[in-house]
Amino acid sequence: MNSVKIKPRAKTKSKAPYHHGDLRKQLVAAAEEIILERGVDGFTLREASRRAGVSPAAPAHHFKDARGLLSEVALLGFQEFGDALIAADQRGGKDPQKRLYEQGLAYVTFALKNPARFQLMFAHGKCDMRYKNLGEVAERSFKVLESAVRAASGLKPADDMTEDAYGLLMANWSIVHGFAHLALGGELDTPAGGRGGKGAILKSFLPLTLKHLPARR
Amino acid sequence: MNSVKIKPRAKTKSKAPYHHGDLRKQLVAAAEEIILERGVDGFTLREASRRAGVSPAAPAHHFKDARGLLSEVALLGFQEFGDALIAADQRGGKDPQKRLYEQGLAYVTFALKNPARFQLMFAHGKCDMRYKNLGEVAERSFKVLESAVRAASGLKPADDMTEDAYGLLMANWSIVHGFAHLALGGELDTPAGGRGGKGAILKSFLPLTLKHLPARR
DNA sequence: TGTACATCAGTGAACGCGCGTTCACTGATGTAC
DNA sequence: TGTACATCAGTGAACGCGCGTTCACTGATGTAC
Repeated sequence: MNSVKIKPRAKTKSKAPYHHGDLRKQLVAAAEEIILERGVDGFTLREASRRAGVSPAAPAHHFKDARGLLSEVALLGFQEFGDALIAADQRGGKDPQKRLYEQGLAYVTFALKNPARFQLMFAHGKCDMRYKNLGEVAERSFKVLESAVRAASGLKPADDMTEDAYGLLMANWSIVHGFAHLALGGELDTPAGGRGGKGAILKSFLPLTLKHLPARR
Repeated sequence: MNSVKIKPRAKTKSKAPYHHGDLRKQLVAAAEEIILERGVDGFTLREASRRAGVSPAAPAHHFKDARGLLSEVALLGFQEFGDALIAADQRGGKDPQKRLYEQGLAYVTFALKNPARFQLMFAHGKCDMRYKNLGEVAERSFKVLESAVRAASGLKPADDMTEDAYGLLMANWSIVHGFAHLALGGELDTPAGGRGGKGAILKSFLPLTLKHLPARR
């Protein structure tokens, strides 16, 4: 690969300290890389260590175990995901329809731009929901959707959800979640979008689909 | 477990022939059981052998390898799935809207009643699409949806798909696929449907959601 | 109806593999005085 | 500014595990004559 003689384990920085100095972050990055290439179940702690250029025992100083590392990845994912949804929701202004549309756009965009994180976030049993504040942070994303649906259904914050509001909530969630899954699974590549990849899907197929985002009946 | 003395490996039938006689079917059943309990990636050929009461080498006489067994499960799944979609489509009669609704109902119902198969059918890289006629059979299911969407968009069988028709296709597919995924992942259990399980989801949440099935704009 | 023999469908031991985690260790860093 | 020492963040060898698959084998079945 690299035939030039350089100090061993010299990464982006030219210094090659004995102490890695950045291992925690690199393990997280490696985990995402692996999940992307091999799927959530293709992840192994040893492979992550290998990619970080470190012995298999090293991660133990940063994460309790393999599950801990995955939980950290999911936590970062949900933080960014929630932030993106909140920003999108605000872009929607006062129009509930617009809020839902912007959220849908953000939902799928996040999934296609962070496929590894997204896959992990919705994979069951792979993370420890009691890791740090993972549970709360995950819940936060859901609340953003619920809030816009309440507005779209004319409900006040204190009101109970109505059956109609639930229907709208599930329909909106289902459509964006389903689209994300189908797109990530390559299911949308065949019909006409073979060229262009994920970019084409985001730019052309997604808007065509979100045109049909459920509105109140 | 079973302290009564019975002939070893006596299964449902009282006879205990040396030759299993039903191993192929039992391996398929065991595979579905395992996937259901542990997820697609929790499947192992050894565990399937164990559950069928047979040595780890026995399956080789019926399936080329582990992938072969999974492919068979997926094939059976897609056959039943396609049949269900076609029957639903016909129940819809001449009304394209009704056809899409019935298909959606059938899609999710299949997923919740055959969670293991469904998970496997849409898991990537787990099956060999060249196994028997798996590819064609899978394609058949897709065609049923496309056909109803064409009708809903006023297209003749020979016409090219329009952008609008693609939007409708993807939106319909996304919403039922997303609902199925969320329901199977337990994501719809928390809000209000904790009690009743999958049955309640099918009876109460699904119709509320399918009310919002995308129609032509 | 009997018999020889091919074929089918099992057994169980063995292989090599990669995994997560543990262990005693050690080099580098940071801190108290 | 130096020095003693605790702590941190690595190493690398080893553990036991379950896996898929292969192997030579054998018991049961089916078929030809």
